[in-house]
Amino acid sequence: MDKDQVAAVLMEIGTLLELKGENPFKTRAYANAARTLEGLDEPLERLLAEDRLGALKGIGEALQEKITALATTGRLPYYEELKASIPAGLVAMLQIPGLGPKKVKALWDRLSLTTVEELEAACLAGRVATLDGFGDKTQAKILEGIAHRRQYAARHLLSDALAAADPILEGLRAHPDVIRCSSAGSVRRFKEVIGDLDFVVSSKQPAAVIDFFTRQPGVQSVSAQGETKASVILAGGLQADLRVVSDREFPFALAYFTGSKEHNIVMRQRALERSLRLNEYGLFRSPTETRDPALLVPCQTEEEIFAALDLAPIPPELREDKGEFAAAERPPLPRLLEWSELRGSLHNHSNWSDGRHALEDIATQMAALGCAYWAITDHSKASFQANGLDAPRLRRQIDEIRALNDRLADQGTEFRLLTGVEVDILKDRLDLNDDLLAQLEVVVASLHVAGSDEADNTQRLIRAAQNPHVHMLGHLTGRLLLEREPYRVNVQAVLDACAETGTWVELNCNPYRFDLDWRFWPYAKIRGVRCAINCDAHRNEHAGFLRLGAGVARKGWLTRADVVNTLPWPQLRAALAAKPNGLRQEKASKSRSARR
DNA sequence: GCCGTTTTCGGCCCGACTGTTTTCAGTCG
Repeated sequence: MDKDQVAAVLMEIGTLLELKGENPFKTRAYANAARTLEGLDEPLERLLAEDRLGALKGIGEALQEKITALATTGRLPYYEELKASIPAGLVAMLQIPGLGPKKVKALWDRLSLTTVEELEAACLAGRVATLDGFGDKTQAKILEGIAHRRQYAARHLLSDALAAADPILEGLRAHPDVIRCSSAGSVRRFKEVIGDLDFVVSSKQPAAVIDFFTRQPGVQSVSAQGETKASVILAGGLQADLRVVSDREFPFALAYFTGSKEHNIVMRQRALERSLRLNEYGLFRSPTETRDPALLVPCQTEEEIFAALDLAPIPPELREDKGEFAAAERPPLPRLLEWSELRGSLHNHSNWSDGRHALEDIATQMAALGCAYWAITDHSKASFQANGLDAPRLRRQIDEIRALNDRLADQGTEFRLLTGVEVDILKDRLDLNDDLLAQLEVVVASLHVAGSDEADNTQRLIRAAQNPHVHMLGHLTGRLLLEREPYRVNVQAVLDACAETGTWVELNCNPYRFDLDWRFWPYAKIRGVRCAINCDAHRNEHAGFLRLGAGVARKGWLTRADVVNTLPWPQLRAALAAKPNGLRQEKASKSRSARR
């Protein structure tokens, strides 16, 4: 086993021990050791060979033995026995919000519940609410959590969908009988959560293409296979639909299957207003149902379809019937952001808190990727679970980053790491003092523990925006797609406060977040609130999230000018410096006018 | 389970929220 696999086993042991009611410090020791292994910047094998495992902080005699056994033999009897002694369903119960190890153990001990299904039945029978420490609200919350999980089971993250779609598209593109092909549907529109994959292909040999599609690697089952379309279920439960049309029909089918439904309704309506009929087979000079080629308005591309309906080309991301028609009637449409215009990310973590990589590794990697800068914004101390930094550690980190930047400059590298922090927004203050925040190049303020009161949550975010040293608010609503609903927040009120204070708002491009949601960005843009597209990277691989974030930003109508991390460093530096200076000047002028 | 110029036992452990309580346990990030 490599270090990641060993770490996963140690993490699971920690969870299982929690379910057994073990000493919390013991269970934490396993979690700590797992994190230490994950953060290693050399192979576990070498560490073992040189007998240096015990030198790692948090790994004593017992853990050394267990790690060695796992690394060398791939097995650990202690783990296997532990796993066998606890029903697997209990671990699944832990996924339900509000249920932790203590409550799950109580359900197991006192009601003998071992699966989510049994738990649901017990809740419906009212048996859970009768237990000490449980009540009606807890019981209702458990039922809600179970229903949520079920509802989400058929939905997938955009990132997973893209990862599944890319190889399929490549295969189709390379097929000799395929003339043109594209993904369609919500993936092409860059929706954050999708139901299934759609592909449109043009070909003179539909049967051959459909046969190829249903036999590709990764197909688990074929749910439909006809002369023009096929549906398959991929590993992971994702459904993929293929539609094969003639090349003449291709642009119409592509537009039709890209949608959205709402967008298509308006398109068809526009056709009718011009005595035309639009469907997936073409645009016809007849207001009644037809597929007659003699009546076809020939279009080689989607652009030509839009033109035939007196519209500028509408990028797929905007096809939601949320203002794209009004804009396309009065061209030009805004030139949307391109991901290659991003020059770095302003919210990222290192192994000083809960990130994986060391500062130097991050700098090397991001410079190699062609970034101009990369901010290190580790957690602050209140995020204890993430090994958040207190003031002395943060000061040390600032010194290290400065020294590292000096070395990079000596080597003639233009790239630089930026000093920063992701400071927790606590109930009535920020987790670090202003004088320390003032020393940082990038300050991201994030709410990690919100309450149930919307006004209170909103006020906390507004106060954070009003702090002269806070450059931007991180993942504003705290949602985790398919896992957790957003905090109750009046987003417009927070955006208004950001507009007034010159505070930026993050578009967190972790595929579980995409927060702030694309639906809010047009309002932010009208108010003049600028966007920072941030990876919130915890590993170097997460740099790839920038590409996803750019797609979501396009969906929010954002252009290069709306996004601060398209700026070269000198301009970004000036923009970062502008906030505290601007607010200080405003304060000074206010107090002057107050004196008058 | 780890750690130790408090050295072999006792401490390790932020801050906030919810719900079940009537002073706090459990959960979460």
